[in-house]
Amino acid sequence: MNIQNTLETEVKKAVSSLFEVSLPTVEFQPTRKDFEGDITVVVFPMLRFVKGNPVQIGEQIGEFLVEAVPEIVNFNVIKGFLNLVISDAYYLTFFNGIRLQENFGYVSPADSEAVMVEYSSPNTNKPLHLGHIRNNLLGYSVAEILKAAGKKVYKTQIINDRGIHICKSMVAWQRFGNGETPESTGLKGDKLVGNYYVAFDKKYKEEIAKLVADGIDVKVAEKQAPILQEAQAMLLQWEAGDEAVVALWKKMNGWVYEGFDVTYQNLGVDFDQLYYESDTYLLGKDVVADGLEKGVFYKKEDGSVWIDLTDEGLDEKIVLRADGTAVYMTQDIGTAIQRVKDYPDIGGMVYTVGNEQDYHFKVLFLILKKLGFSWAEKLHHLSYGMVDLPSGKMKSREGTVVDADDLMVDMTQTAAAIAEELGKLEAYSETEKQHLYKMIGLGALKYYILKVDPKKRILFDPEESVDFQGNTGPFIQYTYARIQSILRKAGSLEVPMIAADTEVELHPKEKEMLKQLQQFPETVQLAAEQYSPALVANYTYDLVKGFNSFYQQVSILGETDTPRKSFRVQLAKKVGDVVQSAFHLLGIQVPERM
RNA sequence: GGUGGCAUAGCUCAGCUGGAUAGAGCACCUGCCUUCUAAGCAGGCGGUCCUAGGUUCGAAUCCUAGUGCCAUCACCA
Repeated sequence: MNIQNTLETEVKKAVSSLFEVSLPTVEFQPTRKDFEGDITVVVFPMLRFVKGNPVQIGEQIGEFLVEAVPEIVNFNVIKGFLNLVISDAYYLTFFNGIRLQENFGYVSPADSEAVMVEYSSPNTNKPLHLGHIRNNLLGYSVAEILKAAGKKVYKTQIINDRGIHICKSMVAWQRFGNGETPESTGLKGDKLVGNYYVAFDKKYKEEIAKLVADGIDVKVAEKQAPILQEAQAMLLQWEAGDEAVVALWKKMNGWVYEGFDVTYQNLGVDFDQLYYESDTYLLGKDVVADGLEKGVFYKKEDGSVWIDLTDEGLDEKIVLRADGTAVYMTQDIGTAIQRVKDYPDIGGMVYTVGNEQDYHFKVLFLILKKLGFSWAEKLHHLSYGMVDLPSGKMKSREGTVVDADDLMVDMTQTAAAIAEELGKLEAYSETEKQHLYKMIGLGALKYYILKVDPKKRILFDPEESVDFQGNTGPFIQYTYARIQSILRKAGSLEVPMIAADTEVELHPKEKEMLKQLQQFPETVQLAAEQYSPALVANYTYDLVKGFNSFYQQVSILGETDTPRKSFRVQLAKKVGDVVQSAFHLLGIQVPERM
């Protein structure tokens, strides 16, 4: 299907018949804009096998190819670069092949093996913030990309719903809450609970200060502060199943979930299955016992269980405490195994977690491999960089966070302000407008975050906000809307939708668009292999930029030749389809007008 | 200190398995709306690809050393 594959064998044939040597590989690259041609064969690497002047070699191969391959109509050689001109008929035939294809670029038959993608995984003591947004967008998008690449995908998260952090909010609410509820205050549940988490910290700091003033050492004071001890006592009661504590825990977590649901819905992400740490935190202990027998782990004198990873260049890592209780690692081992029990078709998993946990996941994956699970070979930590503010790192306890809900509202308002200034949407009703503003605002935000390579850190400046011009989500959405406008007009003009005549000569811009369309399927595959939505984002930008240039130079509906007009309309439609498909992979919607 | 990541235009980022004169956007400056949506197009300005070595026909890309920033190295999660 891909012309490069056929060209590779043809070039090898050419070289073997001309010089009587067989080449292991042929190097191709798209021809640079400043030269004539479409695909370039790099001659230099052949010099190891074929002695001689690269220009002459290139000339000879070029002549041979023009004779032998109907798709190659011309060539030129500059230095060691053999530029091949591919026939317009080839590109037009390609277009006719995809013209009516639904979901071009997606692989339809799902793999028999499934992939579980974990993302979000918040604590239930505070609202989601900008860091979670990056996590959610990445996880969701990678899940969609894997689906498009033919995988079956389960989206999941593990909710950290137990532990000292949630007890802190509970204690504070009991002490200072006066029975406040989301209903009584009108606050989102996660916000309400988050406020008490902050209230706890404030009180805790006061108590420490008081103790220190009484002459107690800071370190000791941090442990002796009454409110902290109260929280710790509550955790023990929770673990013992104390009814009142469990009831409070359920109530407050319920508020948080209601709040999270709103945020997730606004963000446009979802999950197929939820795991709760309160269910899974005891898992993994029996696996540790198993591993002890197999000799993967060993026991120290105090009874704690460890794994020695020094031969892997890592160190020793504890997997079970001396008192027999689980550590984080124990849980993660247990949870992974549980997931495969729940979904036996799982062949691999993706964990979307910040890069500060690189080491943890390296160890986790190694342990699971050593325990001999087949799926352990296909675990991937989708590690991403932090989102920094100009003021530095976000810290929830110090209030230097960008709240997820607030940010989405801000973006929507900015979109509204710009749209109103441009004044293009008078025909729309208020609800339609609001829907559109949200689509554009979120498009800007999502694209802004996803276009950056996941492993790089992002600097987010709320003052400068996110752009709506240039390499941005709205720019791409705008192009889509423009295309839809053309299609509406084409519909009312009754432009026929017929197959393209492969004998016509293409306008350079038309050819450019066809080349770019051809790259979409491989881009999706590459993005799946590399777990990188950024590749999809950057591809879409290039595509749209190319289309805008085409749009500017070539009249679509003004074309007088009907078959040609039909071709251009359908070409525009296909570009629009690909934009929509690509943006779908990023979780971004596209508007009919804007 | 050990380990890992990052470093490209004033700012935010691309640059695929090494290839031709390192590309976009923002900002700044010029043109283009009586013709398919100007959230657009065309052009200009702007570079020690962190530094120094190495590998080779060729290095932003690979290797080594160094510098800077970040993370991590808990019987915390």
